[in-house]
Formats: sequence, structure tokens, C-alpha cells
Amino acid sequence: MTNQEYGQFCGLARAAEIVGQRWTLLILRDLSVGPRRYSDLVGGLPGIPTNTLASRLKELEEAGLVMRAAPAGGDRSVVYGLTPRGEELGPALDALSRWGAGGMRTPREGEIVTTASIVSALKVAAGDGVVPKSWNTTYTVQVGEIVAHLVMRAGVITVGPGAAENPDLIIVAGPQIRDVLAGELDAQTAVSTGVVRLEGDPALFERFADTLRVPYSPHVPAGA
Amino acid sequence: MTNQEYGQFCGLARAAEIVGQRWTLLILRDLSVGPRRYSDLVGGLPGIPTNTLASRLKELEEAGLVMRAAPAGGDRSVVYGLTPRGEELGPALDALSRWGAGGMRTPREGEIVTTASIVSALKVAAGDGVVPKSWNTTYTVQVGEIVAHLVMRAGVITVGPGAAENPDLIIVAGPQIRDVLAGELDAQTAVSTGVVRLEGDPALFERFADTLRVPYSPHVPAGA
DNA sequence: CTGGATCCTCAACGATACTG
DNA sequence: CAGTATCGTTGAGGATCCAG
Repeated sequence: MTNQEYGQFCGLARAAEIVGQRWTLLILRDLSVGPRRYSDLVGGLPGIPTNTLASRLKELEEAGLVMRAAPAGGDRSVVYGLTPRGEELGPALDALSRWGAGGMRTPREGEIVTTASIVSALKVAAGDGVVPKSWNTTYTVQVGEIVAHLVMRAGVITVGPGAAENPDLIIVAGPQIRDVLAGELDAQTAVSTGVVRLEGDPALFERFADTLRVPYSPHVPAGA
Repeated sequence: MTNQEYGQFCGLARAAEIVGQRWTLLILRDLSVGPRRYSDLVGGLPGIPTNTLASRLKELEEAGLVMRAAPAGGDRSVVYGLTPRGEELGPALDALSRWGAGGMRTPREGEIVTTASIVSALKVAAGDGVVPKSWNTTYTVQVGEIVAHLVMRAGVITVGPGAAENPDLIIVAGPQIRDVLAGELDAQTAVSTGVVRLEGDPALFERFADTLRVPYSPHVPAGA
């Protein structure tokens, strides 16, 4: 059992040999949002040592989860993206995110929000992503300096980084918006107490708050 | 960002701080089968250093996933089990198992099968565990030295370690039974080629092979 | 005999500097 | 921009030992 192997013929053990490496889950989360350059990853993963990132990318490429691509155009920057096999890990990442979010009420000292964390949180909150076909709403969500967009259209929800072009509603908030996603802070109270600031139709925020859900675990003390 | 923290207010990051530790996923898998004593864990996790196991159990207890219990009876051995919060991690473990199993065709040199790996593999293969209410079948599954049981009754599948009392069918096989679960080796061929040996009604093995499923990933080369 | 604690070694990780 | 090189620190691996 040299190296990082567990020596068991077991799916979970095989998975653990890959995602059990430090930083690997967060690298995969960032790539799940879309292809990224090396420096994008460095920027989205504050604190990661550059040699660790280089090692992980190499290992993930060898394991078949990540591919490097040098785009055809004159732009010669290297871009990393998930392979189909890497995309297949999505449901597992979502399940882990949901579980972790269940125990996460307020930021710890110094904890920050990144683009990938917001996008993946909204994706998880969207669940199966199915909404009534008649809904046609575009949101821009801003948490601190970080901006993402969320679109409800044709019966499905899609989420991505950056602002929407012509959003029907802009939602500006801090990490406390977590309570809204948990269903413990209702939309009207969130607005009236200043936790959330809106630019657009407030009724669309009610829809947002009712549709997206990542509950708190009932088994975690409220102080956590 | 001291210690093992990632400094991000993100569910996946919080989860990674726990399950990203070496051996932790496998410890949780073993405990998900049922309460275990320290020495059971040592036995079920070949190669784990005893101090690492002790550290992990302490960390998991502090994180609220694991509880130590000294049973009321005269037996005074310490028993470790999952808390409700630990049980909530089940879906994430299952998703990881399924993903890992998708890339796992044959054992690597020296890889073994443990009781917890068989039980969790069968649980994952059972999916939502729903079967026709009329089915009432008890299986004993033996892979190498390892024995587990699987019961289809009252519309649901239950799985556990050890042999069944009066099994309707005993299935004896090696790791190659993986191909049956993947749906790439049909029941009759498995029996006729000697991959699987049965004691009981062969038709019940067809039911087993048709009901339990953990597919291979289409994106992993067959040589893996 | 179970449930660990201790000690030492070494590979992996982390921080910083530097290069094609 | 995309890494590699270097070096210090930490944690895992492995053996042994100790207490209830």
C-alpha cells in the first residue's frame, strides 16, 4: 500500500485516493463552474501553494478527471477543464456541499466567499433545477465583492459566474443570506432588516427565497 | 488559515476539512455499517496506523459525526458509532462510492475486500432499495473470506455483515462479481464460466443480478 | 486482550523565491 | 502567465510500549 492507496477493492476507497487529497475537492469545485486558467485557480483558492496546485493538476490529469487544453486561437494560455469522467463526480460534490452547508451557519473568522463557492452554493440550492415553465426571471446575486447570476427559464434553473446582462432583480447581501437559503429568514424580514438589498421587483426575491433551499442540519447546534 | 482549514465560507470546503483527511472516509464507511469497537476498525482498515485511527476518532467526535459509547451491559468495551449528523453524510458517501466504483473494474495488485466494502457496495448497488412487495428472498454473499447478507422483503432491500440464517441462495464468488453488478456479465454466463458458484435456486441469482446495479463509467478505458 | 500513547522516520505539504 | 526549485514544517507510517 505505497503512495496514497488504501489497498481495498472498494469504490469509496478508490474515490478517497483522489478526492481525499488536500485541495483537490476545491480545485474540482472551481473547475466544475467552467474551464479555468492556472492563475484563475490560484486566485480562486486563496492560500493554495503553487506547487501543490501544479501537483494536483498533474495527478488529476493522470487520473482522467482533468484535461489541459491550449486553445486554437492566438491566445496561448493553458486552460484546465473537467473531462466527462470529472463531470461525473458532480453529484458527489453536490452531496458533500449540501452536507457541509447544513453545518455552516456563519463565517468563521477570516472566512471569505469566492465566485466558485457562490455558484456551487446556488447550484446546490437549486436542487434538481426544475421550476414552472412560465417563469422567466434573471437574477444577479452579489455577496460582498463576488457576483453570480441565476436564470429561471424554460422550466429550468441555470447558474453561472458574473453578472447577468439585464437582470430582472439584483440581490446584494452578505454571508447572512445563508439564512434565507436555509429557510430560516423569510424574504420580507431579510429586506426590512437590511440583510438583503434589492434593485428590482421585491416579489421576485420572494420567488428566489421560496425556490432555493439548502436546509440547516437539525443535528448541529445553532451556535455552530 | 491554520490547521486544515480552507478559509472559505463554502459547504464543500467545510466538508473537505473533515472528509479530506486521510483514512476518514473509510472510517466513516466502516461505521456506517454499524457500531464498531476500536479493534474492529483496526481489523477492517488494514494498514491504518493506530495513532492515526485514534486521532481521527477524536476529531470526528469533536466534529459531531462520531460518538463513543460504553454499553450499559457488563461488557465494558468502548463502541464507536455514527451520530445523526454522521448518518446524514450517507448520501454523499454513496455518491462517492458509486463514482469510484464506476472506474473500478479489477483489483489492483494486493487489493483486498473487506466486510464494510462488500456491505457498502451492495447498499449502493441496491439504489433506492425498492423492490416489488411480493419478493421475499434472503441471500448470503461470499466474496473470498468475506460474508454479507442481503434481504429483499416487504418491498425493500436491507444489507448487513455476516451470513443470513436461512438463506434462499448462497452466492460464492471472487472480485469478478463486480462485472455482474455492472451489468456486463449476465447471470447465466457468470455461473457457467465458474465466476459465481451458487447454492440454491439459480433463478434467484437472476433476480439478484437484475436488481443490483453499479454501472461502469463509459468514460473509463476498459483496461482500468 | 482491548484501547490506546509514545517515539522515530520519512514522505507529503506549505511558503517563498525564481525561471522559461 | 505558468509553472519549477528550494527548503522548512507537518502529518502519516510503522514499531513498540503501557494502562485498565
